[in-house]
Amino acid sequence: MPRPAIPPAAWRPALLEWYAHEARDLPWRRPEFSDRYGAWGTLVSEFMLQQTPVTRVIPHLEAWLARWPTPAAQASATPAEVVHQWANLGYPRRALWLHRAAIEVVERHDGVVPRDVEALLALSGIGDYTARAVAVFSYGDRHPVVDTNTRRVIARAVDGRSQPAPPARADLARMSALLPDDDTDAAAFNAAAMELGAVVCTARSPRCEVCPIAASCAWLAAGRPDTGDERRRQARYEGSDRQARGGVLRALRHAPDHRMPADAVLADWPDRMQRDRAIDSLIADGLLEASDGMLLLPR
DNA sequence: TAAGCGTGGAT
DNA sequence: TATCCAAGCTT
Repeated sequence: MPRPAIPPAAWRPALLEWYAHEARDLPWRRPEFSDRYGAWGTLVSEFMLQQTPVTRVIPHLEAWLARWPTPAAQASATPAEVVHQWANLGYPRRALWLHRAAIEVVERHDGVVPRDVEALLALSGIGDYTARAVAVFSYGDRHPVVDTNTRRVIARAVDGRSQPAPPARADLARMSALLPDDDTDAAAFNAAAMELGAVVCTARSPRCEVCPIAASCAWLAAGRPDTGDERRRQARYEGSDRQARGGVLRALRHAPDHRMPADAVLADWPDRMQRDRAIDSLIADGLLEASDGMLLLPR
C-alpha cells in the first residue's frame, strides 16, 4: 500500500472552506432547531437518519418533535404511538429503540440527553456513530464522527481506493488523526467529511470536477482506478422476510385502532409460512401484539 | 462476526 | 426492469 503522497493537512482547510459556503441548509443545522429541541432534537434526527436518506427524514422530523419535544414527553408515549408515528421511515425497530432510549434518559439522566460518549453508547439503539454525532454536533465536543460518507471520503482521498473497506473500529482512530485541534473546527470537519461524501464524493457517480479537495485526492491522482469493493451486499428484498414484516406492519398502521383479525393480515401473501414467521418475529421484537385472535400495535 | 432488519428514489 | 444505495444498530 503506497503512502499518501499528500498529507491531510493539505486538504483540511479546503474542505472546511467549502463546507462553510456550500453546506446544505438542513433543519438540524439551523440555530432555531437546537434552540427549540437541544440535544434531544439531534438525537431524534440521528435515529431517523440511520439508513434512511436525508430527504425522506426531513418531513417526519418536525412532526415528531412537535409531538414529543423532550425525552420526558417521548417516554410517556406508548410503543403503538411511536411505531405509528414512525410511518414509512423503515426499520421500525428504531422507533422502539428511540422510545426506550428516552425512557433511559429520564431514568438515568434526569431527562437530559447525556453529553458523555460512554453514557450515550449505553442507551438503546445508539452505537459509535450516533453517540459521537450527539456529543459533537449538539454539545460541540471533539470526537471522530464516522459514517458511511466519511469512510468513503477517507478511502478515496487518503487511500486512493474506489470504495471503503467494511466498517471497522480502526475507522475511529483514523478520523481522529485527521481532526483539527480546535473543538469547533473539529466538529465542522466531521460534518464536512460527511457532507462531501453525501453530495460530491458519492458512492456511484462521484463529481470530482466540483470537488474542493480534488487537487489532494489520492484516488483522483491515480486516475480513479477500480480497486474493488469489499462492502457487504444487501440481501434481496423482493420475497424476503423483511418485505413480509413490512407488509404486516403497514397493514396494522393503516388499520382502524391499529388492530386487525390475525387471519386478515397479509391474507393474500403467497407464502403462508413466511407470513406467520414474519408475525412471530415482529411479536418477538415488540413491534406487534397478539390478543384474542387479533393483532395490534404494542401498548 | 456476519447476518438480519424497511422503504423508496436514482441509475 | 433490476440493482444499488442510504448520517447504523443489535444479536
